[in-house]
Amino acid sequence: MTITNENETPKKNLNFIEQMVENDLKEGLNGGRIQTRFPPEPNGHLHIGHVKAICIDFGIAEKYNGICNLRFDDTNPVKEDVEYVDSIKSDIQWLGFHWENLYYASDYFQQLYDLAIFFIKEGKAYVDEQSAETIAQQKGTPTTPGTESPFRNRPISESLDLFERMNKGDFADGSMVLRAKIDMAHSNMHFRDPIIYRIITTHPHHRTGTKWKVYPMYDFAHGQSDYFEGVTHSLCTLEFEVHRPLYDWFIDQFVEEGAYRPKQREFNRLNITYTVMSKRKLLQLVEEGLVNGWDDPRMPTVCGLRRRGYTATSIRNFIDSIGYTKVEGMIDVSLLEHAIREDLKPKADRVCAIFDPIKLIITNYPENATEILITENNPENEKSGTREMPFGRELYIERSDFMEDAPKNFFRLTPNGREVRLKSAYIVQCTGFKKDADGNVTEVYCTYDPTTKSGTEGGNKKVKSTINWVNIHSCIDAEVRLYDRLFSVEDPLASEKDFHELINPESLKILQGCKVEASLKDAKPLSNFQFLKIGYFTVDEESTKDHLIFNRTVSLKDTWAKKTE
RNA sequence: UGUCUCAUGGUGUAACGGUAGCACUGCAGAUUUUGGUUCUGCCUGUCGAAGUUCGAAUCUUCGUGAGACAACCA
Repeated sequence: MTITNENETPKKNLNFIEQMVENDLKEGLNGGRIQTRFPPEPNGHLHIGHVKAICIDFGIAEKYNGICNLRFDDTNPVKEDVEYVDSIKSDIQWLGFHWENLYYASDYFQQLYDLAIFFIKEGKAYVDEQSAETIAQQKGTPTTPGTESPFRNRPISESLDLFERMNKGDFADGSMVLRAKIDMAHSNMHFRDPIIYRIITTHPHHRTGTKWKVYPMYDFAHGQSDYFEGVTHSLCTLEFEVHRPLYDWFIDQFVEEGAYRPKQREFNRLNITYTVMSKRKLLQLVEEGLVNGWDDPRMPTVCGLRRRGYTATSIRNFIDSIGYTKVEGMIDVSLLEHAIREDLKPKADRVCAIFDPIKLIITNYPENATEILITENNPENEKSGTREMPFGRELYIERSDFMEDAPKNFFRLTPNGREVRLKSAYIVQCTGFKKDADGNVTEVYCTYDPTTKSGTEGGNKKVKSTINWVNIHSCIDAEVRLYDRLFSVEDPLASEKDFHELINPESLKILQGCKVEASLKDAKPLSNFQFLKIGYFTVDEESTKDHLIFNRTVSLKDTWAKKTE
């Protein structure tokens, strides 16, 4: 998207990947063509770690006038499912990215098979009939060399015949594999005759059905697919760094020097405090019912974040702010929270919600009278306009906005008669309160000053605090789900304790009987609001007209709460 | 007793041999019809040791520390 203009000041602060791409461009690599791919395996839902990869894959293509394809890495039918294909596609679109072409590694099964045959004919691959355990044992360790398989030097014709019969279904799963013939003593474990094809007959493939009985392994499929497709820059996370030499080796075997070839480079994966990012752990959370599904708003999945109220923009801004390096670190979740607050600040209308209602009666206000007051939707955004709020003698206010015995620095309602403003309404003074038999305050009484109406000259009077209210007759009930960080420790994976003990017991608190202003009656799912003084909230997907449900996206910063801790 | 990779405030990230900057967090104060926002200020950093150089976060060497790699997963 960037247009290069000689008059423009040179771009600065490129990340190391952009620097590499610009350098490749300058050197005319691959004729100046830029092509990337986002290669998810359809075995789980996308999480925010994937978004980091998506942003660089699609971002590089966009920035350097290239293309980015979506390619499902569907080489293992045992684990994969169409369910995930659909959700991955829609998540990418929701994030605002567009792939040039939609491919599947399974599109290349024939080419990959033919290539395997080529490797066998070249004497660079052989069929091994040993068990998985034996092969693993012979692999050696990172510090000791492996030993060669007795099948390593069998005749090419024999391997060829066996491999073809493997694919006809003549042999059971696990009975034999095709291995590349490289070096069992290599210091890089991945070069110790890696398995490149295995037999899978027990699970039909979600796209090719039972056509194939052998499936390529990642190392043989990924780089070759990149090559078939014309990928120039194959970007992935750091754990694939040790695979890169093998990625290059395979391509060396059938591509001439100097010809086009894809290039793999690795960046740091995303870790965020108080959550986990591995698909295995996320799956465990779902399967054990520790959360309510992949889209539980506590999950770092794209669907979970969306349901939590995170916008695509905020997630992309967050990713943009953390950058790409080779340093494996841990991002403070407050950075993510900052991104959503920043995005919602001008977008989310301010509304009143009372979580723990207590009745406030304005004793000098006429009974049965109703008055329509005007309030701004968002002081941070003039274009957001105003709305009407019905005011009356009986209101609900937040229980915590009244204190019988208040410290000096408590600015809200107290029986001492401090003046307090009701948001967009009048200034009131507490005159008394009522308690039930258990000593709980049930009603608070106050008088109002009719000359202090907001928007009038008398309304300019300064008071120390403004509190929220809803009209007792027009407000509506709502359920509020207060979400917080899923884990109570910064790095759950690093803890010695059992995974289950690390879950934050307060990661979800459900509040019933909350009172929200009537304007929220028709709020649409996934729309964002700021509940004044409380936080940003979104309407849950399960919310209905008769049963409103709001999810807390993130709280507002609260220096008062900090002081009182 | 392997190979590869990495090392800048609490966290993340810049500085590409020439003044260590930015964001987040935290702490103060000002403003505020949100104890929010905004504004101002403050705290805190080049892993260590040699070397090259007029000059090193940057280049070299040696340490130290951290991570990845031994799935018929990707």
